[in-house]
Amino acid sequence: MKKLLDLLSEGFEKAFVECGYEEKYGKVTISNRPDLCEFQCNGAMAAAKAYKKAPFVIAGEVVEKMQGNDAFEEITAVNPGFINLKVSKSFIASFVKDMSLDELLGCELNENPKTIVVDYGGPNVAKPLHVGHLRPAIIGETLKRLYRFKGDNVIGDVHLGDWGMPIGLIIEELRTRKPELVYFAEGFTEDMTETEAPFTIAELEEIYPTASAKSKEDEEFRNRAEQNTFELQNGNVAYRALWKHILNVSVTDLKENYKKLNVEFDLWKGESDAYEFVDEMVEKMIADGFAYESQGAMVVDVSEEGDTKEIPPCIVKKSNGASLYSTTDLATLVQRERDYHPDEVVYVVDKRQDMHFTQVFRTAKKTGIVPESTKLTYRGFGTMNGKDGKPFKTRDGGVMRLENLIGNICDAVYEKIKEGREVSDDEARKTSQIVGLAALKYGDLSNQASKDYIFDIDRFASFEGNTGPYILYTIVRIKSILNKFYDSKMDVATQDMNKDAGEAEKALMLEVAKFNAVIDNAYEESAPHKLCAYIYDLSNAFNKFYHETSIMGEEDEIKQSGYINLINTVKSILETSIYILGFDAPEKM
RNA sequence: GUGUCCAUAGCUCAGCUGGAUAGAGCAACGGCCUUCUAAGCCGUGGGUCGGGGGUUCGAAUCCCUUUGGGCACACCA
Repeated sequence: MKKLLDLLSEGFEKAFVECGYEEKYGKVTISNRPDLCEFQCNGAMAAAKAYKKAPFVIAGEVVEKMQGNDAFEEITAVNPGFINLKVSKSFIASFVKDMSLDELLGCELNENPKTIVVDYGGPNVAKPLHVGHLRPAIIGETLKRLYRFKGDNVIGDVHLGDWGMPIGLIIEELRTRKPELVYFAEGFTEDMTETEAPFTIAELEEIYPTASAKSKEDEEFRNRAEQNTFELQNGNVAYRALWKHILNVSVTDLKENYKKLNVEFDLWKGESDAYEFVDEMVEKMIADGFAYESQGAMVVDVSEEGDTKEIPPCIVKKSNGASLYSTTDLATLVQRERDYHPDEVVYVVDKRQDMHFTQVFRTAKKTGIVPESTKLTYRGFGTMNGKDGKPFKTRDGGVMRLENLIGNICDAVYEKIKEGREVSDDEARKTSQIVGLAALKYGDLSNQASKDYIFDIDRFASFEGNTGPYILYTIVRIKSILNKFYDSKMDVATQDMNKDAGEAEKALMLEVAKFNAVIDNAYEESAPHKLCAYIYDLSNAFNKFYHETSIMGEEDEIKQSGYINLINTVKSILETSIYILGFDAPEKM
């Protein structure tokens, strides 16, 4: 479906042309003076400059031509040359009706769907998820859903950190604790990958920090761990078996935790999956003359004409011959190119890694790992800070586990539910899980992703204003009315919207009508916060309408069904939107 | 030091492809529940858009400059 603003612009563009001006001046925009009008066209002032004519005169000519256009109920030229507009009720009613009957609520799928790999998450195995994993998960999931909603073929990849030093450390710590394990016996060759792991996730989560601490003090321990890592990567069967166990135990746990966040990955690939591509990739870089030795390391120059600052070369092999961050990211691109030929790869990663991705992207393009046409996008997000403006920490200064954070916000929501409503503990607990997650996610997504933001649990739990719970509350209200309505009346006689809408009703229709434009804008800019801002406005418009209108009490059945059709559409939009944002609404709250 | 991002109400944030009187929410204060969930609605107060220049009929928005912050700057990820 066409967007409302485009439809409204069409008439004006024609009128501008008929008056002898360029079409582009006919652009209609949403009014920034809602007290004066609903929409406006400012083209006369821009045209005045180009045609050296008084803006008010141009506006007058265009308004003259527009008389009788039934999309508008008011078209007025105003000094110095604004054209103020109000759409006619029948026009907006029929537009909203068309939307309501459309499967995608007026949105259109991309004509040429893209294949997009979204790389988000990036947890390490053997380590629990912590607050630092929250933003990539939430933002990445939303972008994935948004792209998919527009028809793209989207592949979400968790991209595990599963191949580095941590594994070597864990193996070494295991050897210390459980030397009797068969994996440490001389000449171990059996394939143990299908057997049960010799540790639990709880143990694993404790083993890693211990080993990590040891490695800082005990050089021999560290050396052995490094050796383990080397052997693991070079085919030691026993270590491979242990690694596989670590991976299985971790991934099972990670999946559970991401599920709690309503985050689902299509791929559970990790750095280890890229490893097989590394040698060939680097050799080719050398053969093609891109990679060369510098200070013992293998590097690729990536500085370009026009850089405001010299970009250091991208290191593809450390001086000891080992791989590092850039290596696996590049090798992963090799794998993605082979498997998916993506049109775009989107990285949802902390914005501090800007430099790293600049280097990786340039290297990938320069060395031909991906074709020039492949879009490599880095969506760096800002830090989640505490109320003091510094990176979010637990009260004692530690890193907070993600499940604790979720637990805290759900508890806060639970308290709020209990004090405001008479509900059973059980039901309140269930509702608080749904609402808490919404509070958490909406709180994050309603901020511009690229900026830092302050995470304030009290604010999110307070339920007021521009928050997830407010959106959910609106949905619950609508559901409640609809349930009552469908209980009493079996079917809705008409699919029409009211053509003689009241003020609040028309305002709500105008808000509803923005949906497809908002989705496209959020999509183009990968900006979930714009979708949040919109559903907040829509909820406001609904609540105002709700307050002023007795829907169930309406005796005129045609009118009532108009109301029902309208709020049904509002509900669909809100539900579609929160689906994209990655949370759900309860039945009651 | 170099680069980069940011600075808008007491607090948290929108607005930034230039348009009329800069918007929300929270907090403060005042109204509205015999009527579909008051977790709501309506209203009041609150601002030299960090400072200074410039471009323009018109700047929070574009350009320059300055101040104050965050972050990054070759073998961690």
